[in-house]
Amino acid sequence: MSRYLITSAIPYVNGVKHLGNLVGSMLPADVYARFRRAQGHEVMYLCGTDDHGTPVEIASQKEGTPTAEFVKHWHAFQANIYKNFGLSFDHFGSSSNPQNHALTQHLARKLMENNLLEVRTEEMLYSEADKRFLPDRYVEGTCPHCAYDKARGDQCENCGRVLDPTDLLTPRSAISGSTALELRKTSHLYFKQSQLVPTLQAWIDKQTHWPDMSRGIAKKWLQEGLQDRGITRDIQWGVPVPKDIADHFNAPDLANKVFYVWFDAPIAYIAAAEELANLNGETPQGDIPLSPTPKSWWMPDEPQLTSSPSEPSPSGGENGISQERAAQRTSSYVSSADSRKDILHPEGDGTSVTYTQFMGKDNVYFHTMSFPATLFGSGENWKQVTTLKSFSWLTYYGGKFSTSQGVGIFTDAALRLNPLSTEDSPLLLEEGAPHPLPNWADYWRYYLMARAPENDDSAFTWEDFAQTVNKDLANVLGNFINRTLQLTHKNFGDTIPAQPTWGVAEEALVGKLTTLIASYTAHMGAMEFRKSQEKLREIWTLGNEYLAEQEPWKVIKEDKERAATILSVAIHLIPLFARLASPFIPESSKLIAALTSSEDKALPKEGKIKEALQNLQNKTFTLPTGVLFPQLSDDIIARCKVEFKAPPDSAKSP
RNA sequence: GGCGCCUUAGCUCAGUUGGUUAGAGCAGCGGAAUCAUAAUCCGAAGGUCCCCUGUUCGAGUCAGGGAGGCGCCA
Repeated sequence: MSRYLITSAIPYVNGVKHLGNLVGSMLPADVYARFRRAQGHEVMYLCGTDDHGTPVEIASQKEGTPTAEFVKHWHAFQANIYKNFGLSFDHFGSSSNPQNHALTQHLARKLMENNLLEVRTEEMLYSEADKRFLPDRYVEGTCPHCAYDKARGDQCENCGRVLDPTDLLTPRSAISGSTALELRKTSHLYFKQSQLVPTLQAWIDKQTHWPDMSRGIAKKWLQEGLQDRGITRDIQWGVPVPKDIADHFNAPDLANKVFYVWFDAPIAYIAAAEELANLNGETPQGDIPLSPTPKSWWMPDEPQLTSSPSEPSPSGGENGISQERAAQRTSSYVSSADSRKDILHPEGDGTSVTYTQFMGKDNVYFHTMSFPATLFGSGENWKQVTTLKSFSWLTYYGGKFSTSQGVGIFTDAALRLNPLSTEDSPLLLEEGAPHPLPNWADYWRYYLMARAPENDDSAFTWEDFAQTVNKDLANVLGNFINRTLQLTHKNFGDTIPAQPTWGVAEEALVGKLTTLIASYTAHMGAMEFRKSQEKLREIWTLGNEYLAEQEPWKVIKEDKERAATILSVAIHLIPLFARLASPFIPESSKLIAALTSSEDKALPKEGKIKEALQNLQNKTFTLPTGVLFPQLSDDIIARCKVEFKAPPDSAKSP
């Protein structure tokens, strides 16, 4: 048994996320967490909302809601959506909670003690009317490039260029509209990341098992040289810079500032574990604000600079290039279909932790450079990421999903979509209304994972969605279950028959299953989700293939014992299929497993497949009530395309 | 403008230190079957591997140049 720490990039708390956000981090992380749990490993899967920063402060002020209340509302709203998608967080935290404040301040102090912080004085716009400095988006004005008159201090939405507040022509306060702005000197904390470059370089060099995308981005940053970064901001909403740090630098104005949102956000992963521990009654001990259980995950007793998964050192390989190639070869060998090994932890020792992060590629910098720099810089033995799984973008018919322009599908609307709706009933259910399909979220989970942008951008289309779930879930899996149970019910009642004629065909089936399940497991372990899902489909097809070859509906007419054996074996496949599919379609798997008398939830172990096809004899089964996976009709898809504004010229439908 | 990733069948994607005839699923086509949700199973067909040049006995794979897409940085 191994210990798997898993985090998915924390979504910004402001509003509702779209499907692209879900498939790029939280959903694959959940699939992986469920897989590791099903293997019997110990898992800590953490996520939360990223609560701080200027956008939230502005949005709440515009709405006239206290920022903390605003954040609470959206945190709960998002948490509920993710729960309904079946995301199995061990805890879904909040970066604005006290636990994160304490940890962020603790780490900042450590950086200070290690002489990795410095104060720089810079000139910023100060608003007399608002009595405050105006960072980033608090300033609006005319873009110097395109003359757009509502450009923000961080970026011009019209021409897309990145700006500095002082670049704006005729700047004004976004709060009061006042143009009485002046440049004033103010102090900010800088994190001297550049001093940690050798440490980061040494660490990154060992991470040959990271996916190309993650490693490429990290290497590029190191090559270009890591800039020191300002880690404080002039807003009220955030983790306050503690007075002792302000005093240490003899810069009293620092005490009015907060840490930059990207400094405290990744620390919220750790804080989420602490929140959970506190809910369980644990409290911190010692000078680190961390209770014993989270400490066992985040500060396991192991050196971080040498903790990359051990790979057999390749023969030869004196220079860097050949070593790298050899390592790539090793890793692709291990992830190949033949492999029985799991590179990420061949033999768990029960104490060491494998830490996997999931994120969109835009977040890789923060997870490979700035967050590790914070942890290394503390001088404490914090757990560093073992491997990163980063994702490209899901597109909507090849175009961008856009929150601001409302393009694409938002997570709440996806869940409220009613695929059974007719012309007289609304396509979208009311908020909070129960869904007529208990496993509706699994349609999304299954399809999104089938199209997870693991290498390149991947396109969502309604036609593809319908085609995929109709074929795989409704026809191949759902219909297999139904036809098997119906035929058995008609001939043998509700008892799973015994298997008096178990023979060659069954042994062959066991052989095929064993091979495919090993391949499925290897791909899952390597986080190759599309490939593992392909294997899952092949496994399901084995069921239909077995029936097609054995033809129990014919055999029943002359040899009842043989027909009983065939149908019994086929019924045994049902809970096996459900267990294997459970990381992808957890709710459906529960429903399916409940049809037979199977209680085993763990993934079948290699060498135990035969047993899994025999151990339910003479137990009872029930027929599904209704259709497990109703198909998505052409009509529903046509209505979805209208409702969700699919591009009109994309109508090249199958 | 700099850098990174990407471009393979109608669609979505695999292609593991360069090595026979470039693979899979879906769609389409043909067949089998009729237990089942008209659901399944099998088969054949389908490609100028974005373009050009080079290295090599041999290039989808390596090098250089170009086109297009995405992203990060400036």
